[in-house]
Amino acid sequence: MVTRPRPGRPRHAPDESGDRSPREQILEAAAALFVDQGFSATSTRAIADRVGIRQASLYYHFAGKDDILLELLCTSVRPSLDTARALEDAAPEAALYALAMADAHTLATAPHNIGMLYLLPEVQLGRYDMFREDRAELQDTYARLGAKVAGEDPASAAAARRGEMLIQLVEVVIHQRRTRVPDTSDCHAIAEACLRVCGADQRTIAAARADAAGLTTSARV
Amino acid sequence: MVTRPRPGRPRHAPDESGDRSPREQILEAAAALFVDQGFSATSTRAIADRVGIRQASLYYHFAGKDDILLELLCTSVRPSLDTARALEDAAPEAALYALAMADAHTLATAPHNIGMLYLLPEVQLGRYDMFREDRAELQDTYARLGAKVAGEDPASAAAARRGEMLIQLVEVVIHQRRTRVPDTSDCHAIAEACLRVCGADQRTIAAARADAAGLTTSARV
DNA sequence: ATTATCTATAGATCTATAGATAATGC
DNA sequence: ATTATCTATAGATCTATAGATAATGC
Repeated sequence: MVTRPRPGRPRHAPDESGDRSPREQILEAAAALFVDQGFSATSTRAIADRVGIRQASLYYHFAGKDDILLELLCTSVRPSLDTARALEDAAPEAALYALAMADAHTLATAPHNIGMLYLLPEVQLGRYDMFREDRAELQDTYARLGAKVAGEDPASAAAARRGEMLIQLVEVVIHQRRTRVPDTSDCHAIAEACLRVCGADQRTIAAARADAAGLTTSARV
Repeated sequence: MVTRPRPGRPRHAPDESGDRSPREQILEAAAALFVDQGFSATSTRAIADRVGIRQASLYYHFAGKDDILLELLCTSVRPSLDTARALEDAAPEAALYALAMADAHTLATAPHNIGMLYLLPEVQLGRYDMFREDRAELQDTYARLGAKVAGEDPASAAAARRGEMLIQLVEVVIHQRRTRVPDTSDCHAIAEACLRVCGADQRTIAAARADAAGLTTSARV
């Protein structure tokens, strides 16, 4: 843990954080606090204290508290959206299983139960439109995959509703994390539930699970 | 809309609210604001303004802002819990369908999307333990019913997890309400999804739906 | 006398800006 | 010179309490 010399006035407390940039340190601290106290209940002073800098120093890195939240939100949906796009053309059963699995796993293992941020009432503000648009696109992907599995019109109201239900099922891990650490079997149970909601039978589900493993592996490479 | 004479100094703005007690008016106003801005972002002044009284006057009716939230939370789970207890001994498929239906319907039609309150980060505080215990009991009922439908051990980890998933599915109406008004067909779709997650087939679901209608009717009488 | 409000305010925040300062880099 | 911090603070809140006041009820 050598603190290499950097430009700028030194902090009042020495920086113990290895090589993470101040920006990253702020995002990490803010995430932890936003997740367990909420956005409005977290003061810029609390964030700064956790980082080990003075409250005013935050403003050198971010224009305001809401920019911090916006960045946390955006960086957390983006990867899901990329996964979703990559899977869209695979066999729908396997693709849905793989997507649910990947999203559940990400939510389960991300530092600080970051998915809680989606639930903050502040996220409804226009300020966060960009995030909500990305999230809506992810939900549409769930809806399209679900419709293919169920053999229904992807443009129907029923398909849209199923999209809502599928993403909602995946996000159960957010609530699970408040009382325990969700594991791989939780993620499989969720992916399986997603397929069931689309009317898949046990045999189809088993096949989807097997195929999904392949999809995710190749997606990783 | 006759304002009947009441004791106490008159409000600076006349009370237009029919016969609702000041307490009810405060709860209503707070619910609306908590739901769309969150708890910490809602000031006691904002609540008072919406009611049409001075900020300090709130403290005659409630010891503090958190007592208002606590009361909103408790009065909103209690009825679900009563329904759950009443249904526990019925045929599990019909009971689960009826419970999901009833809860979804309540969340869908309650004033001000009150279910949003469950998602507030502040609710994690010890202050709200009573509410969270009631909620946990409701979740357990979902778990027990789900286990019976699935034919599994109600004490297993899988059953507990299914309880989480079922209640999560029902609460999708909270998210739906942010973009549209969920209707009866949404509630049926949710109840159906709950049964599917427990492994029920189409025929079982149709029967449960028919039987659930009877259960709810008799529960109402 | 009791009730339900009001006015006024103390004391504790909280956000964001201005301007100084202590490093490195050239 | 540039960078990243610091100190200090203005101005705007926000919660909760103290004590006054204007009704009704007896």
